[in-house]
Amino acid sequence: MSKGITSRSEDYSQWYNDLVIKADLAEYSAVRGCMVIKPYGYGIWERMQAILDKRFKETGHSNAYFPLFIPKSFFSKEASHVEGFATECAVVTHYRLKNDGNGNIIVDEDAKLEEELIVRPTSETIIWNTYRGWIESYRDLPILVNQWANVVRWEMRTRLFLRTAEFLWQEGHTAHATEQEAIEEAERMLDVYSEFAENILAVPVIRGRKTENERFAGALDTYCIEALMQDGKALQAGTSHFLGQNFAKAFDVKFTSREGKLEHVWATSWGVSTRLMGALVMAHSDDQGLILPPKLAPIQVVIVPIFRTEEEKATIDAFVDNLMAELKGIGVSVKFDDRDTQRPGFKFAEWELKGVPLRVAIGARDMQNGTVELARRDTQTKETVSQEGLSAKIESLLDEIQVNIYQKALKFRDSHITEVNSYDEFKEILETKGGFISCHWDGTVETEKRVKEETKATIRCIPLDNKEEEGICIFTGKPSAQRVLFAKAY
RNA sequence: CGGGGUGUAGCGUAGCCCGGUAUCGCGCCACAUUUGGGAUGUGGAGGUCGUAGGUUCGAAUCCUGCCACCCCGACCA
Repeated sequence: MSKGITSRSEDYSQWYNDLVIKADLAEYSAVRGCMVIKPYGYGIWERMQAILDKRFKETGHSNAYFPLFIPKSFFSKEASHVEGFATECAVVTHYRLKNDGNGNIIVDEDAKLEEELIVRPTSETIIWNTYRGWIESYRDLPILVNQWANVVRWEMRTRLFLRTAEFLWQEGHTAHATEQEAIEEAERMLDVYSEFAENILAVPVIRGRKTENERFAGALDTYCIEALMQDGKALQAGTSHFLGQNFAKAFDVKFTSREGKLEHVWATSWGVSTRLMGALVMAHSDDQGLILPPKLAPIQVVIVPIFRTEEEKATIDAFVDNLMAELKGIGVSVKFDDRDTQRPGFKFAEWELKGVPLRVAIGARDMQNGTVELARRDTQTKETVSQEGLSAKIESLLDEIQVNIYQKALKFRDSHITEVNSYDEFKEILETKGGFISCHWDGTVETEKRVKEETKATIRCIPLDNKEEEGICIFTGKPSAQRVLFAKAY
């Protein structure tokens, strides 16, 4: 591993890339557009999975698994859905290889599939085809199912975690008897996501609604959480869709209601992906590496011993054994880095790069004085503290760090929401400051598209807590009932 | 799929114009001294120069085809 990473201010993309690779999160693979998530990175993803999965269970959902392959015909059943995904699908056409006689393995043309299979870009179609057989009566509803899976979207340009050809995610797919219930479900899951982003990832998010133009293919309404990265670009961190009866109609999913009438069911779908890893990196990290919020960090505390002799090491070991037992007892995850293959300075730098929130360094000098050195990753500050009451001190410091990381990100985000009232001002802010731009918009797809063409900024969302405010569209001058948030986005 | 660029050790590179089997740094291995912020010294290992062909006594270097990757666009969780 080479020393240091590119500075954030020099080239943000390069900085991000360097960091993801050097912090041991992921790397590019032999397969174009696909990445390898390395054990350390996967450990962080597993923490996200565990916490989210618990929330899903608490809100009444169960996990299930549906096939990777989707018959092509399923796609044509929902018109806007196929339109949204058609241009980025991997397609399986054959089921056998053969030797061509010259030692080359080739596709056996005789083994052509009668109907091509699509590698799922999302699972609405295969799931709704399955739900048809599960639902007959209002007594079968609601169906609240989540799937942890991989999906494939054949993107032209990829970036580690933010956009890869294959990615890991969860997708929830629910079926309800009434429109109201489905809308409530979509909103509930948005709450789950925003609570997770803010309280666990320490990433402040804006909860909002997508415009028609940015809506999910096949949805009537798309809710989203939008986060702001340190370079002033927005990142969609999660979505929750109210699908109406579109998929129920396309896949003929009907139920007999309490009143004895045959009706189509109401649907939602919602998901977050490994993109959250990208959000985490870009929201908090600095030029020394990753900064992980304690509630998410797989390792919350790392202990680095400093010693010259075996006797010194033995004394430190005895103390650390004790400390680790205490910390584990209060639910703090801790690692004792007693490798004799690396020197302390190297370990300090390495764990900082990996974002471990708190470091305890302990040497012979400390053992004499009854102290340890505590170093915070978020503020890069060190203090020498007494060994007395150390675990309680660590516990409260971890809480403090969690809050501090969130507050820092929140302050940055809030100072990067700019209200503008003219198109000139809009372009000016977009180029110089970045971030979210709050302004009036006439509500038409056409205006949104033209602004995008001219500035690359899109409407990230219409915030759910928007206040009503009369105004005029900055682009067309037509009347507007509320402000929306524009930004350049990942 | 359009426009530009690059392929030399695990990574980053020099050499190419002007042909003679490859430079340097990081990393890796061994030993010694070290260990409170990314150690130092000495020694060592590691290469079909993207690939196929051509020119030549001789090709990383010149010529041709092919392949791969990167950047910019269009597309996107």
